[in-house]
Amino acid sequence: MTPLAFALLGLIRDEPRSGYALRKVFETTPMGNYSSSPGSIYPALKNLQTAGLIASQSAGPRKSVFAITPGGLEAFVTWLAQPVTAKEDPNIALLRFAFLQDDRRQSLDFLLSFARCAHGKIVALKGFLGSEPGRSMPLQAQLAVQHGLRTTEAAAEWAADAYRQLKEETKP
Amino acid sequence: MTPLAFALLGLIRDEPRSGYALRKVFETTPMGNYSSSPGSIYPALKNLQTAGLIASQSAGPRKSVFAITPGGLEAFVTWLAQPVTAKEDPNIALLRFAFLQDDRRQSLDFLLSFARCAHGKIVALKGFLGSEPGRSMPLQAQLAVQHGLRTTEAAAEWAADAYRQLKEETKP
DNA sequence: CCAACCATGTAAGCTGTTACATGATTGA
DNA sequence: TCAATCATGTAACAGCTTACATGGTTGG
Repeated sequence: MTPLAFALLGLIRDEPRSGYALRKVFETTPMGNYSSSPGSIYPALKNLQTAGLIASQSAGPRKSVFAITPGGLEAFVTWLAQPVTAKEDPNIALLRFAFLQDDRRQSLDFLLSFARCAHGKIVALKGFLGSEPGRSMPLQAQLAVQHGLRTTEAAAEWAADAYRQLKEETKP
Repeated sequence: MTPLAFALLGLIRDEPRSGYALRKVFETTPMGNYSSSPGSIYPALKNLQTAGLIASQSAGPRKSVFAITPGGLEAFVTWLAQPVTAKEDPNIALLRFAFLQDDRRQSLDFLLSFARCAHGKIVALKGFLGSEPGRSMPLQAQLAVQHGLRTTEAAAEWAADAYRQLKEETKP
């Protein structure tokens, strides 16, 4: 199961969709980091179908709409519950977060773990910049590391803000 | 030529290195987003060698060190001069920037383009959040887009700061 | 009527991942 | 001496990209 497969599964969980509709999502929304080319979407959908995670209902002459199956839903919620780790691409973790809708507890836990990973990365980058190999790099290389530092700091701040926002959500 | 191939080429340009030394760079520095597994490094090095962009000098019994060739240097500087575009993965653009050492003019141009792309992305994300599809998303999905917004804003600020820093560099 | 878009698929090729495999050297 | 690290490679497999291919529908 690739990230693309889970992205498709999540979109189909939200509502049944055709392959073309899924491609449009990747073309017109910030989920655009994912493929959208027919050569990636249709084979991925076929895999999901073969694995029994989605089922196609034909809707019209040459159209078919996919819906998630009970097994697919189970696989999806298991994936959603996956812990955030430092090794994982943050964008994939974020993909999980975007699909976490009902469970507020899980969302809050996610944000805490996400922030912890971000802080770990910040420490590592600062450590590298202060160390001998870091100090002796050309300025541009140091600035590139600074970029990673700044964006990771922004990610940590985002997590903290999102945590507050989610916590307050239903209070007043 | 994949990003990995250019990363290898750049590291070898800076100083001749063995395959193992290159792997260590990916394992121990913030360049860790790239492979480091033997199954990716050694085939990539072989490709570069076949293309005549690097040449191996045997150094010891079962060691070999790679150095960049004139053709390799030409290919590399051509790649370095590639303009920053919105479609490109910013991390790949950043990889180019990290290897831009001598040319201060090119570095400043890069940062301007980079900032322009970031601002474009910011506008797009804000537009999406304000639009109907954006407003009707679940809160977590909106927050995920906010993450992209915050980190992109941080990237834009970084570019502006780096520009100033590079400009001042040799002034006082 | 023609262009643009809807809608789905296949095939070649390249890359990277994982796992396996080998053997030398160094330090405890 | 034994483990860790140095050092290099191969092979199977899965995935994505690009390009090709087809045909229906809608709007100007």
